[in-house]
Amino acid sequence: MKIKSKAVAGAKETPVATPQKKPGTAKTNATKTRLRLSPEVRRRQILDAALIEFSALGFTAASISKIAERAGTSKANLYVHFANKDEIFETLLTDVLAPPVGLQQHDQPEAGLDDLIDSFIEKAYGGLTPQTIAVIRLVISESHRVPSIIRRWYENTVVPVRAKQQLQIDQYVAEGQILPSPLTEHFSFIMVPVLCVAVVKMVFGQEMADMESGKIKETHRKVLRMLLKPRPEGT
Amino acid sequence: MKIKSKAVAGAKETPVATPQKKPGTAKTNATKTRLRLSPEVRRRQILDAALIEFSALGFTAASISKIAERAGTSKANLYVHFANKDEIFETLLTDVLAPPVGLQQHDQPEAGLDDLIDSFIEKAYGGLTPQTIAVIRLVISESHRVPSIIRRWYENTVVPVRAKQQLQIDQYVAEGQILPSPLTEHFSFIMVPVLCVAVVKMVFGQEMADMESGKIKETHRKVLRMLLKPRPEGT
Amino acid sequence: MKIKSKAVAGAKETPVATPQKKPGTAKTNATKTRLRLSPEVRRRQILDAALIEFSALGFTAASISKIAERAGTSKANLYVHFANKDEIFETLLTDVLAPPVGLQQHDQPEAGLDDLIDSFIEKAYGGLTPQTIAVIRLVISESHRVPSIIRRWYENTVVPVRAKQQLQIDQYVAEGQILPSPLTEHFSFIMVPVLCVAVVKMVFGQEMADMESGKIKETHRKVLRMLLKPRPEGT
Amino acid sequence: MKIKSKAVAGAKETPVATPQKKPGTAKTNATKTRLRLSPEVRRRQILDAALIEFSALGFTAASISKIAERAGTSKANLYVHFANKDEIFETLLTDVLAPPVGLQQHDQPEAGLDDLIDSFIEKAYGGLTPQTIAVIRLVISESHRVPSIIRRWYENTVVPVRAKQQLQIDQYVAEGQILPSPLTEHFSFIMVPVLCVAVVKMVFGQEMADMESGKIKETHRKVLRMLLKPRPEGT
DNA sequence: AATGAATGAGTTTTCATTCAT
DNA sequence: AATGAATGAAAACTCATTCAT
Repeated sequence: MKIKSKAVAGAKETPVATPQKKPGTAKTNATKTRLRLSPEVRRRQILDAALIEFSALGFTAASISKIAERAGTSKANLYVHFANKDEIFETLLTDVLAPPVGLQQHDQPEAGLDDLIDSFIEKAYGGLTPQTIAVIRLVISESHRVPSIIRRWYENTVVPVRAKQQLQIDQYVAEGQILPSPLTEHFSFIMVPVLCVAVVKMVFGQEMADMESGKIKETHRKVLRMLLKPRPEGT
Repeated sequence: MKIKSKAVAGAKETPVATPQKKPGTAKTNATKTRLRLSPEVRRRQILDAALIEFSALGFTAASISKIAERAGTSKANLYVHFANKDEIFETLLTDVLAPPVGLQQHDQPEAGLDDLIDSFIEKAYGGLTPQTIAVIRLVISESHRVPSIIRRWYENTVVPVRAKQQLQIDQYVAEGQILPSPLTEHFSFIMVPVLCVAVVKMVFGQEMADMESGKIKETHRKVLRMLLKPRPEGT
Repeated sequence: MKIKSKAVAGAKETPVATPQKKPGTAKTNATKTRLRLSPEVRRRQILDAALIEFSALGFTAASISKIAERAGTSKANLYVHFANKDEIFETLLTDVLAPPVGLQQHDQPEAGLDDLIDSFIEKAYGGLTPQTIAVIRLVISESHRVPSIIRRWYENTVVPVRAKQQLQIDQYVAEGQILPSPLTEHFSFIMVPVLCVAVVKMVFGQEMADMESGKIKETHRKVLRMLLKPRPEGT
Repeated sequence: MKIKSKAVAGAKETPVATPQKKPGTAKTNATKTRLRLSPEVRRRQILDAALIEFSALGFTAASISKIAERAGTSKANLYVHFANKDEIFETLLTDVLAPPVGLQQHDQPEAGLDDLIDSFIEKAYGGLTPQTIAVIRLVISESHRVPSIIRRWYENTVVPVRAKQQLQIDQYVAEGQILPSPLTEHFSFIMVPVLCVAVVKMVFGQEMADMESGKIKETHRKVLRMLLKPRPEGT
C-alpha cells in the first residue's frame, strides 16, 4: 500500500515557483525560466513543502524528490539551502516547536467562570486542526530522532508556557474565582484530554474520531465545571 | 543520524538460529543450520521479529533484511510465509490489537473505594512498559496505513472492552459505592491521563518523562478520589 | 574530455553473462534469463571488470555502473558480493599484488653470462605488457588510498622476492660467474631501468615511448655486461 | 575512505581572501570582500589552488568547489577565467611542464669528477620534494587525459634539455674527464634511478620509502663512479 | 519449507556547469 | 570581473521482491 501525502487544507503556502516565461521569449512553450529567490524565501518554501511531506509520511518515508517537487525546485537546490535530509527535518522541527511569539493572554478578564471554561474548551479543541494533528503525530513518531531538539523545546517552550499559565490560575484562585483543588495545583493537567483527542484523531482519522472526541470534549467541560466552580458560600 | 532498533528488554522471543552473514565476506564456513519449521512457528518468529523492528523504527524504516536476520531466517523465506512487507505489518497489527483473551475481571470485589482507585492507578500506569509504549507509538504513527485494521480493532476490541467496563461502573454506582458524575457516565474518560503519560514517555523518553508522568499520575489519583468518593451522607 | 576505458588486449576473461533465452520460452526476444553463478565465479568476473575500469580511469573516475555492465550483472549485484566500491578496489589490489604462486626460478642454470643477461633483459622488458603497465599506474596513482595493502605487499611480496633474487646473485658471485660490485650487493637495483621504461610507457603511451624505451633497454643491457662480466683473469 | 588534499608545505601561495561559507548555515554576516583582480592575478591564484588539489587528488577526484574555495573566489568565477575543468587542468599542466626559464648550467666547471658526481647526486635527489613528487604522480596518473600536452612537453622540453645535457657530457668525454661508455652515449640514462626513487616515494610514502631510496641513491653514486671514472692511464 | 543469488526501481547526495544580477 | 542561486546528470548505495534450485 502506497501512502500519498496531500497538502493539508489551509496550510500556509508561500507562492510557488510555477515556472513562468519571459514575455519576450515567446518560443513554443518550454522556456524553463529559472526562478531566483532569496535564501529566506526559498528556505521557507522548502520547509513548507517538507512539513507537508514529513508530517504525512514520517521522516524515512518522505522523500527529497517529493519535497523538491512540492517546493517547486530541483532536488539539487535543496542541498544548496540545507546540508542534508536530517538538517531539513531538524530545522523544520525547531521552527515548528518554537515558542509562540505573543504568549496569548487571558481574553475575557471579567467573564464568569462558565464562560471562561467554555472559551477555554472551544479554543483548545478548536486548535486541533488537521495540520496541528499532523505536527503532533510527527513529533510523536520521530522525536527519538532528535532528542536534543525535543529537550530544547521542553525547556524553552513547554516549561515557560506552562509556568505562565499556572501563574494565571494561581491568581484566579487567590481571587476566589476558582476553587482550589489538586487540579489547580498542577493545572497543565487540564490539557490532558485535549492531547487525548488529538491522539484519537490521529489514530481513527478525523471522521471516525468525531464521536469519540465529542464525548471527551463534553465530559471534559462538565468535569471542569464540577471541579473549578466555587461551592456556594453556605457550605 | 541512524536509528538502531534494539530488542526491548523482556520482549517475548522464540528461540532463534542465527547464522550470521556479512556482505562481502567470502566463504565463512558457517554452520548451515537449515531447519525446517512448521508454518505456525515460523510465522510466530517472523512476527516477533517484525514487532521489534517495526515498533522501533516504524513501517518504512524497518527493513525486511533486519526482520529476517532477527527471525533467524532468510529474506526469501519471509516471502514464503507472507505476501509482502505490508502483509507482515498488517498481520502483526491485527495480532497486537486483538481483543485480550481473558477480559480482566475486578480483582478486589469487596475492597474500599480508595483501594480500588489505587489498584486501578497502579495497574494502568504499571502497564506502560517500554514495549507497550512502542506499540502505541507504532499504532499512532502508522494507523493511516491500515485504516481497516484500525476500524476492526475499534469495533471488536475498543468498543466491547469499554462497554464491559462501563457496565461494571454502572453497577458500582447503583450500589452507591461510587458517586454518579459526568465521569461515571462516560467512564473511559478516566483512561485519558494514562494515554497522556504514554505520549509523554514516547516524546520525551522514559527518563526525561519520569517527573512529568509522576505528577500526572498523582493528580489523576487525587482527582479520581475527589470525583468518585460518595459525599458523607449528611449533606 | 571524456576518457573511455577499453579492455586491454589479452586480459584474461571469464565467460561473461550474455543473457541467454531458454529454448522453450521463445516469445519475441526479451526473455531476460537470470544467470545464477557461484560467488567465486561472480566475484572473479566483477574483479576482472573492475581491474579494467580502475586501471583505465583510476579509482574515482571509474564507476560502479560501468564495472557492473562490463561484468555482465546489475549494479545491485555488485553489492551482494562486495560491501562497497572501496572493498572492490581493495580486494582487487590485494589480488593483483599477491605474491606470485611459483616464485620463478633460474631457467638456464648453465648458460653463459651474456645469455643470462640477455634472457633477463628480454624477460623483464617483455613483461611490460599493457595490462602490467596499467596495473603499475594504478598502484602509483592510488597507493595513498590503501596504505595498509601497500605495506602488506611490501612485506609479503617485495621483500621476499628480492631476497630470493639476491641469494641467487650471491651464489653466482661466489661461483665467480659474476663480478662483485656495488650492483651485486644491492641487486634489485638492476630492475630500476625496467620500472623507468614502465613509467615512460605510461606517460608517453606505448607507441610514442617505443624509441625511448628501446634506447633504455639497450643501454641497460650494455651497462650490465660491463658491470657484471668478470674481467679476463689476466688483470 | 575519503582522501583530503592538504597544501604541501612550501607551495607558493598568492595571498588569498577566504570568505568561508558552510552549506545550510543561514546568514553569517561575513565580510563580503568582493575584490576585483586583474585576470592574470586571478588566473594565477586559481592555477595555484588547482595544482594543490589536482596533485593531491587527481583530476576526477579534485573538485571545482575546493579549488574555488582554496583560490578564495566563487565557483562561478572560475568559469569566467577558464572554460571548464579540463581547461584549468590543461593550462596547469602546460605551465608546470614548461621549459625551465634558466636552463641550469654546469656549476663547478673545474671540480674533480668525484665532486661532480656528488654534486649531481645531491641535486638530483634533493629535488624530489613532496611537491615535485606530487606533480610527477599527477603526470603519470593523468597523462592519458592530455596526450597533446604531453607530446608538446616531450618535444619542447624533454628533448632540448636532454640534448643540452648530452652536449655537456660529450665535451667532458672529449676532454678526457669522463670515460666513454654506453652510459655517456645515452646519458639521460643516469636519471633513471632518480625517477625510480620518485616512484618509490609515491607508492610507499615518504617515510616508508626512505630506506629504499637511500640504498638506491648510494648504489647510484657508486655505480656512477665505477662507470665514469677514467681508468688509471697505465691500463 | 528454505535460501543464496539476482535485480529494477528507488534512495540520498554530489558535481560541473549555467543563469541572472 | 564577480557571485549566489539554480540545475541536469550522474554518482554510490539500498531495498523489497523474485528466481532457480
